[in-house]
Amino acid sequence: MPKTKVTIKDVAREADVNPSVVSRVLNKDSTLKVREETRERVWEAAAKLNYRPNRMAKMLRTKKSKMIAVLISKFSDLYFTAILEGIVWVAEERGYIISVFSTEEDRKKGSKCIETVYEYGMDGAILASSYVEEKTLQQLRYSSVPMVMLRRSSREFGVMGMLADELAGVSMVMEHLIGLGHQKIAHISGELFSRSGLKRFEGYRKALYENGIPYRVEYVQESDQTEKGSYDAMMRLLELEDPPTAVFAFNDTVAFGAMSAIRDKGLRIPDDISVVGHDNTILSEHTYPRLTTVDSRMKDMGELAAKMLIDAIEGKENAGERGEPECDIKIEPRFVVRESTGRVRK
Amino acid sequence: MPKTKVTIKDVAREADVNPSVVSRVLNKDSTLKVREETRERVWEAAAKLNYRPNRMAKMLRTKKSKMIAVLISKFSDLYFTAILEGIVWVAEERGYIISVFSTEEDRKKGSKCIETVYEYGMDGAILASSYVEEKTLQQLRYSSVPMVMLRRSSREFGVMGMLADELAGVSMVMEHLIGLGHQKIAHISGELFSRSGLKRFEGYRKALYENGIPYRVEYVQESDQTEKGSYDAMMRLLELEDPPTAVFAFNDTVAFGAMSAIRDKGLRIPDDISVVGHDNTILSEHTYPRLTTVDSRMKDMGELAAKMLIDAIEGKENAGERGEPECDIKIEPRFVVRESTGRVRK
DNA sequence: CTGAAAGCGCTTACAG
DNA sequence: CTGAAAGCGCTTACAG
Repeated sequence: MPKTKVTIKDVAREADVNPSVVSRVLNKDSTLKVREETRERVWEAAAKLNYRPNRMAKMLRTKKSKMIAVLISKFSDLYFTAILEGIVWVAEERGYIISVFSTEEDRKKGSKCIETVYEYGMDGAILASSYVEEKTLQQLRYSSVPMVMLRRSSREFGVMGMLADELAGVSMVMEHLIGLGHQKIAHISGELFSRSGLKRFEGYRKALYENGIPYRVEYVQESDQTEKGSYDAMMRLLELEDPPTAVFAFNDTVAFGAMSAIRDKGLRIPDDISVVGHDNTILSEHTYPRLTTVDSRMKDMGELAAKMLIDAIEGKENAGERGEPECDIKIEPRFVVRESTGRVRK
Repeated sequence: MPKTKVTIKDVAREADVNPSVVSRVLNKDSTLKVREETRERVWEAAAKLNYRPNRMAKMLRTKKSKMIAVLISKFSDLYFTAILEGIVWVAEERGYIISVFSTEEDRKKGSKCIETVYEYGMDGAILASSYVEEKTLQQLRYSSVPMVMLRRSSREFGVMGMLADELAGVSMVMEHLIGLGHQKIAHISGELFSRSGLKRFEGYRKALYENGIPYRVEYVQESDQTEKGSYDAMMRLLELEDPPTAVFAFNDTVAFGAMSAIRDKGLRIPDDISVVGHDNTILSEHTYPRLTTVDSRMKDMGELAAKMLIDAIEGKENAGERGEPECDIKIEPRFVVRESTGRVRK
C-alpha cells in the first residue's frame, strides 16, 4: 500500500520519458501523437509501480473535483436511502464520488453546507433538503456550480428541479378504490400548506368530481403527519354517523396511524375498510396487512437527478454557459397493490 | 457567489501584506509574532472579500483532506442510516466531511472503493462493510490511512474494530422472557456460520443452562434471515407437539416473518405466544403488536467509530506512528420492551 | 514525436 | 515583526 506515494515523476523516470508525456498518455489525450512503443512503456511503468494519480493535485490543476454533494434534511427521512442509492449508482458509473451533508431542518446549517460545497470545490450538488437560508437559495441562480433540487420546482430558484407527479399518483389511488366499488372514500390529508399536502388533496377532489361522487367535508381530516395525529384523525372518521368504507392516507406513516385506529375499533382491513398509503417506503411491506400504496420511485429520482447533474457539469465544459437550467422533470409514480384494499362490503 | 474566486493573493493585496502572513493569521499560527493591527487588517480583508481558502490547494500542500470515507455494503441495510447519522454528527463537529461508498456485496468492488479512498487522499475510513478482497484487507494493516471496522474484530486485520456485545443483549432477552414465566423458549437463529448468528445462539444456550432450563433441539430453527424463511421456521415450531410459548428471533426481520406465521395460525401475540426481535430497526416500532427487541445502538456506534477514527488521524500527526490499533471496542446493547411479549399463559 | 516551463492556490521553512 | 521563495503533484499551452 501507499507506503511512499509514487508520483508521476517516478513513472516518468521508469518509462524514461518526460512527466508531461506520462500525463498525456494516461489521460488518453487524443491530440497527442506518440509512438506506440512509448505509449506502451508508459502504461507498463504505471502498472509496475501501481501508480495512482494524486487527485488533489489533479483537482487543483483542472478545477474539477469529481465530487458531488448531496444535501438531506434528516437521516430519519424514509426516502433518503432510496434517493442516495440511485445517486451513488450513477455517480460511480460516471466516475464521481459523493459526499453527504445533513442540514438538520436548520436553515443556517443548510447555508453552511452550501458554503462547504463551494469550499471543497465540489462539481455539483443535489439538494434533497430545502432547509437553506432564503438568501443562499436565491444566490444559487448565479452560482457556477450546477445543482438540482429534489421535490421543488425549478422556477423558484432557477436551478433544475425534480418533482413527483402527485396528481397522477392520487388518480391511480382513486381509480383503484372506485373500481373496487367504493363511494365513501375519506382522505386523511397531510398539512394543507405544504406542496404535497395540497397536491394530494387536490387530486382527491378532482377524482371525486370526475367520477361524479359528491364531496363531503367531514370525509377529509387534516393530520400533522405523525402516527399519533393520524390515529386521531382516523378515529374521528370512524365515529362519523356514516363512516367511510375506504381511506386514502397522505403517506405510509399516516396510513399506519390509521390502521392502528381501525384495529383498535375492532374493525378488519380490508374487509370492513380499505386503506391506501403513499410513497411505498420500506415500512409499507411490513404492515399487517401489507399496505397498498403509491410508489414515488425515489431511487429512480435519485438516478435521474444524478444524470442530469453530471450532464450539466460536463456539458458546461463545452457549452461555456449552461443552457436552460429552469426545467422541471416529473417522475411518473407507480401503483403497488397489496393486501390493505378490497371490494366494498355489501 | 463565487463568480470569480477570491484567492489568498486578493486578501493579501487588500490587507497590504504578504500572502504568507494572511495564511498564518487565518490559520492561527501560534508561532507567528504579528502586530495586532496587522492581524486585524487581515481578518477584515478576508471578511470583506468573503474569502474561503481553496481546499484543494490546502490539501495538496498539507496532505490532509479533512475527508473521511464510509463504506457500506448495501443501502437496504437497515443499520446504515443510523450508523451514518452518528458518523456525520461527530465528523461535522470536528471539521470533516464524509463520503459514502457502497461495496454492493462484491469484494472486487469493495477493493476498488479502498483504492478510491487512497486516490482521493481521504484521511481515514470507516468500514461498515467487509465485502473487500482478502488481499486488500490484509494490506490495511500496513496502510498509513487509519481505519476502523464495524462489526468485526480488530484482531483479524490489525485495524481498530468495533463490536456489539452480543451475549449481553441475548442475556437481556432471556432474562426478560424467563421473568415473564416462560420456560418453553424457542430460537429462530440466523445463519449458524456468521459471527452474530453463532453468538446469539451461544447466548441462548448459555441462558437456558444458567437458568436450569433443558435445551431442546427441536426448539432451535435455523433461518436464512429472510422473512419467508423465518415464516417457515416459525411454522415448524408451531407444528410441534409441544410448541413454545415464546420465541427469540435472530433479528427484527426474522421476527416479522415469525409474527406472520403466528397470525396465520390464528394465534395471538403476546397472549398465546411472545416474540422478541433484535436490533431495534425502524421496523420494530411499526409491527403489530409493536416488537420487543434489543437495541444495538447503531447511532452510538457510528459516533464512537468516528471519534476513534478522528483521534487516530489527528493523533498520528503528533505521534508519528499510530499506537495500538488492535483494540476492540464493545457497545453495550439496550433492551426495549414493547407489546409483543407478555406473561406466559397458564 | 517529445521536452521544458509555467502555474493551479496554498503553506512553511528560511531570511532579513 | 514581515517578506520572498520553494514546492505539493499534477496538466497544458508552447517549443523544438
